[in-house]
Amino acid sequence: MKEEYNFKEVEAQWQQYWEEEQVYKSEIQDKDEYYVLEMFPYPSGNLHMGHVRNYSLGDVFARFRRMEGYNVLHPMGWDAFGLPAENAAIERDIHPNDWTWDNIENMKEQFKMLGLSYDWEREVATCHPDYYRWTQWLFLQLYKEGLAYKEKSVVNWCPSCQTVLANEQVIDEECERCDSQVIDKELEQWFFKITDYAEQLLDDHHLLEDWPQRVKTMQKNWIGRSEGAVIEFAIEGSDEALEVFTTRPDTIYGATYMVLAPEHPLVEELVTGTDQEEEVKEFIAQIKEQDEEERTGSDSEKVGIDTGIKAINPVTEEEVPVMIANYVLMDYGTGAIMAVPAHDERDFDFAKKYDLPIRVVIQPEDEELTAEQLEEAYTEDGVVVNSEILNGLSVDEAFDKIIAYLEEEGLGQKEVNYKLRDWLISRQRYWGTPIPIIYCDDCGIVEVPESDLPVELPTDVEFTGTGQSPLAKAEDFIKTTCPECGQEAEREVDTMDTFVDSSWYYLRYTSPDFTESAFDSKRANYWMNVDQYIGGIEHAILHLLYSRFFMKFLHDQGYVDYKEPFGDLLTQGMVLLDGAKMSKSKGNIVDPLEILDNYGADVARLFILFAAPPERDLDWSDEGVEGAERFLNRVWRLVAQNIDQLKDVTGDFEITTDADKKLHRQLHVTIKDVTVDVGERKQLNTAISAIMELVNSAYKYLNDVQELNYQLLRAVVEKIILVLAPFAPHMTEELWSQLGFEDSVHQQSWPEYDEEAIKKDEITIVIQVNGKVRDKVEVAADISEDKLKELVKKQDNVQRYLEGKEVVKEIVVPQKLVNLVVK
RNA sequence: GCCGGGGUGGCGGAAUUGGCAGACGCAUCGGACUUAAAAUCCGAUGGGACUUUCGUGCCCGUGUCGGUUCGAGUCCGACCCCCGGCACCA
Repeated sequence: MKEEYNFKEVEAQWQQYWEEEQVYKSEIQDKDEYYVLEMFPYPSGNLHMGHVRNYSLGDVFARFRRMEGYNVLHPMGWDAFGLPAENAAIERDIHPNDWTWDNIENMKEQFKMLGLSYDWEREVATCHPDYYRWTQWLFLQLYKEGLAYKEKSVVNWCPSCQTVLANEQVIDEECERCDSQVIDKELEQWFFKITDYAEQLLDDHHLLEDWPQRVKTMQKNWIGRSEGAVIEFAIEGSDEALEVFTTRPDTIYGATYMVLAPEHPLVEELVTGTDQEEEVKEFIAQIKEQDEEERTGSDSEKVGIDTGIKAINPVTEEEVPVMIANYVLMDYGTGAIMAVPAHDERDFDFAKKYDLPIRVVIQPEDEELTAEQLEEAYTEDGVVVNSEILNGLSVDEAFDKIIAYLEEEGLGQKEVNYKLRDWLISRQRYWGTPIPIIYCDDCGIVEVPESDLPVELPTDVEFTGTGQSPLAKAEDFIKTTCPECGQEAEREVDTMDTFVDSSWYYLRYTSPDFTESAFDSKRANYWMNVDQYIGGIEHAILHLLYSRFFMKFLHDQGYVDYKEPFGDLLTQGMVLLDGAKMSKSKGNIVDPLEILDNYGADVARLFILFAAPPERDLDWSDEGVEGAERFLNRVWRLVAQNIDQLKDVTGDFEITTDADKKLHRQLHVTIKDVTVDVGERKQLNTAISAIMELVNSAYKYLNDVQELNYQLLRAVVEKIILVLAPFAPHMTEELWSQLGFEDSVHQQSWPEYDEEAIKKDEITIVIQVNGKVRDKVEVAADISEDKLKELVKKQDNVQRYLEGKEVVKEIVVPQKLVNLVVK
């Protein structure tokens, strides 16, 4: 055995072995399953450090659980539809299909070089007709249940990508992908009715105990549930009524005016023919010209206009003016509000500016508010005043009472509102899953029969780069016959948002060969849910919320038992260089292929797992990589330098000396630490440092001890190899075989630790005087408390502090510490 | 503004239940091996004062200020700073 480790040879050799022997193949067995999943990548063709981190993390968990005896499912695939393929087609004249499949082949090669333990027989690619056929099938299931619908609406349009974006894909009025300014456009679009699941998506967070709190919080904010009431305000001189949504019905007696959104549908009807008509229309036109940020940003100036119309406050029966203002949004609630300036900051600002009446209806306990003296809205709790039937009640009591009253009088009812909007899934792109819908002049919107799926993407299309989707011009694709009446009809030319593809892939992995449906319920119920899901925090809302929605829908349809797709979620931090996100445009990239070439996969994996805990951002460090290399070489030499003696060992070890005992104890401490760190705490950095300590101890033993106990040493070396195996799969495999074993190290059982071996006979007791450490003493672990108290007082350094003082209290923490309190 | 996470040596980071702060690694310094270098191995490394006592000794130290406690990086209160999310959502 050579003293120098040749990673190139060893890594290639074992990768080939794993593939040939199908070491990571998974099938249903009569034992506990464990599903480890990393978010599948877009096949850009370039492996980057984020991938290395994500997939190394997942691989450690998969290998660890396998050794623990679980039947592990660890699949990989490709989120293969999307815009970059089309751009490549335009820029480089390569068909998106060819470009994508070339990239997949490339990246798969690179993934294999990392030594990742995937069952490649389960590979899926969302752009393959065998996959998107079932994406289309899922669309049809949603359509049948009324959860997919088409509607004309104002949408976010990215002029550069020439497509519609979901609300979630718009960041600060800009396209999340290309940063172009997003504009409004009115189009007929397909939506998924995710709002039907708003309540469940929120409620079921309680099932997700192992999710990071911040992900749940982000989703909660996004769903934006608020409880309140819808209340009707009659309009003076009209049969129409205005409905408002409010979360503070308890303040209704303080509602001194109303505000409508400029787009409110009743505005036009109500002002037409009045004196204010022209003024109001001009104002609305002005507002519409403002961009979104200017108009609705939280620090935008509030502007409005009096319509001259009067409404009737349903409880006070007073006339109140109806205003139009930019601070009321049409797409939330009813697009109209009752304004309570005394108790709402926005209404207060607006009322001050336009000199509208203010009436205090909530009084705090400790001071007396008056409308004249009020300098800001009072939004806290208090006692209701000036409110007839509500007077004297608390805010909570008034809330319930007024709703009951309004419901009785037929003036309103309790209602829950959400910020969550339906999911717009239409994209005016070519490289995506075609929406399986046909338009017939007579029959209208007709679904493609399930037996006709997949609606295949035509390959013979033109990429002009003019922006219009190539599908919209593919005559052969568009022209079809109506499945219902047989006459000429046209296909839908939009494709689906790629988030639809990725909302169910985790189910497809459980039965990728299934031809009767999207997945085999029997197999899905065996493997699901995903026990450990790992990916970037950037998917906290979009992908994770959509996947949860799909899972719930499929659950409700009886296709799968679970309600939630992902049990435990680990959101890994970014890989940075000099504190900044690696990016091509900035030129601060560390190429994983270079690292693989110079150091090998085991070093790359070990460094990236050791440098920071999984959830935190990680700064790349060349020196750190060398440290990882140094450590692995140290492990290698530990075996190589002693291979002859280690190989010849027979029989079990016996512990005779103190040095033996110490090493043996360290061995069990390490096994325990690694087991807990990987299995429970998911802190792989500390798991690795525990292994490093054991290796250091083994070296110390070799250096310090004359009569080496090779039986013990062999046991230690074996265990080092086993616990290191999930992290450095290639080197450990080679070392395992060098020790004479014939089976793969990755098919061994995870070593067990013995609590008895961890116990010490002699323990160090820390002695404090008045809470400060003054001495330490070695004592037998089973020493009595009285003896210990006596002993600590005899220590030289302790005596110095006791001299001339009186011990007033003695605190003994068993096995750890004695604190003497003196005066 | 609201919500969430965080602030520990020169650096990345440990400290599991309130009980030795700084594990492990990097960097640096010293030593061994070598003709030399690399590699490797051994040792030192939070700050400070003390020099007739160089220590198994002393003082300070986990963003700031205060509190609880025999004892606080850890718990409580107030504040400062950094990162992320949301932001006129009635």
